[in-house]
Amino acid sequence: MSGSREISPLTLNRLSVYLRCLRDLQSLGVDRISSQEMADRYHLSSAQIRKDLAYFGEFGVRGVGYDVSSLAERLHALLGLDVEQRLIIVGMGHLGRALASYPGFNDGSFRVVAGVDIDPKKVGRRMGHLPVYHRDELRELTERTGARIAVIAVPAAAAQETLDSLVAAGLRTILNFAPVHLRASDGVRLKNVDMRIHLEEIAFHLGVGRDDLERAEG
Amino acid sequence: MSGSREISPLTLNRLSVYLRCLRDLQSLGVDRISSQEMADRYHLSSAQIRKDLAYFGEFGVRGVGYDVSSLAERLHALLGLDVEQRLIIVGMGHLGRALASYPGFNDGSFRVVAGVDIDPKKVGRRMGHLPVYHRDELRELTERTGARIAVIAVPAAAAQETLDSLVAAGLRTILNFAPVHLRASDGVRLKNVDMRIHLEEIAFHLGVGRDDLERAEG
DNA sequence: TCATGTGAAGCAGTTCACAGCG
DNA sequence: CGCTGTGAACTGCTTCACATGA
Repeated sequence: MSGSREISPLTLNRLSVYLRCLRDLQSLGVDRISSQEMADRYHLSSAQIRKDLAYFGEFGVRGVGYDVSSLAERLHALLGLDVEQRLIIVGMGHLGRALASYPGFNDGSFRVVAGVDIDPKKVGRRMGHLPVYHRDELRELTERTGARIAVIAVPAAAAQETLDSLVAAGLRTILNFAPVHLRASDGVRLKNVDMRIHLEEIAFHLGVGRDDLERAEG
Repeated sequence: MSGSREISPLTLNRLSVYLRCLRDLQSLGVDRISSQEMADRYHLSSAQIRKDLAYFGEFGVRGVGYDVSSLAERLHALLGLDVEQRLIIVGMGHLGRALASYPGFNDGSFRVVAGVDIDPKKVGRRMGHLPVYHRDELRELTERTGARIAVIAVPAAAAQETLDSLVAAGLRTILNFAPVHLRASDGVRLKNVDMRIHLEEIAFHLGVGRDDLERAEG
């Protein structure tokens, strides 16, 4: 069993969380930790930590716990973070520029190597150290930089044609921040990031208990 | 049973999705639809649509389906979207400005009414029609505008003190876009939005199958 | 008849509790 | 002894399949 069973996105995201906790522990100088103490510190579940980790191999030592640094390195590699992935961001408005300088997008595992836009006032310039190219240069840019991930940060109306250009340029792993739900064709891994839904989720509770909603069940 | 059982975030998010589908159907001129056809069009599950909707009351007509407009209005009200919620965005960098002009944050149900920063070059000005105030004015600003939701869009290092100021100013519903996991005190509804985790999730699959990872189980 | 609304079944993800090992 | 790794129990979400009712 070479770890080939399908891994759930929930587990995957928890592994990312564990890695961040371990990095924090490293910065605090902690070099050994039990699942219980980790759960207490970061409000997680100790049983779940053990199950998640054990799924990929025996990382811990019975009676002792986990070695912080070596577990961090294992997770780092497991998540594919030991190979730097280069990103291209399409759309150099505020959102594109925010993502271009977002720490998590430029940290050794990921690096934004180019911006793309169609506005002649932006193309050919540098925006916060990031060179900006025209969308027509995407294929050449992808090949030259070795980027394998693209981020869509254009207005909703331009998102579909942007996706088409990206796929045509050979990019197959795409994160869409435009406020429209795009559908991926076969062989393309696309994730739609919807920032509005977070707002609806927290705002919902502001309205719970309003009298005029109680009739909804009638 | 006045809809007072706890509703899961998953169901809540699906209701948002249904509402968008219905809005799309309205724009297409469709005025009646079955759960089956809706599932086919938008790649959802018909049984789940019926279950989710039936949980809040009998919205449909047996043998016929759902009335698009009236269902849309019901969901709109159920999600609390019929009362406009005013937002304050703290941090007027690219991210803050991107969110200030994000369509989903300014659409009749939500409206960004003010920006907040501590940079004297930004305070007192308008950035894309949005007036910018100093953090010290938060309490007065909150009371005057009636805003009940705040969005944190400051650098990670400033996020905790920003959260403290917001709570001190009486804001209890907060969306955090800073790349750090904040913990809410009692009575504060806080949601951390982590953009990096989406990147890790799609990038993980680029690394699956790499030879040097196969040993992880050993 | 046709599509909803809904118990029952099925499945996935989480927690429990302890055997096993350092 | 202490803590991991793990089967078993449990919880909650999704899907099935059909009785119900327009």
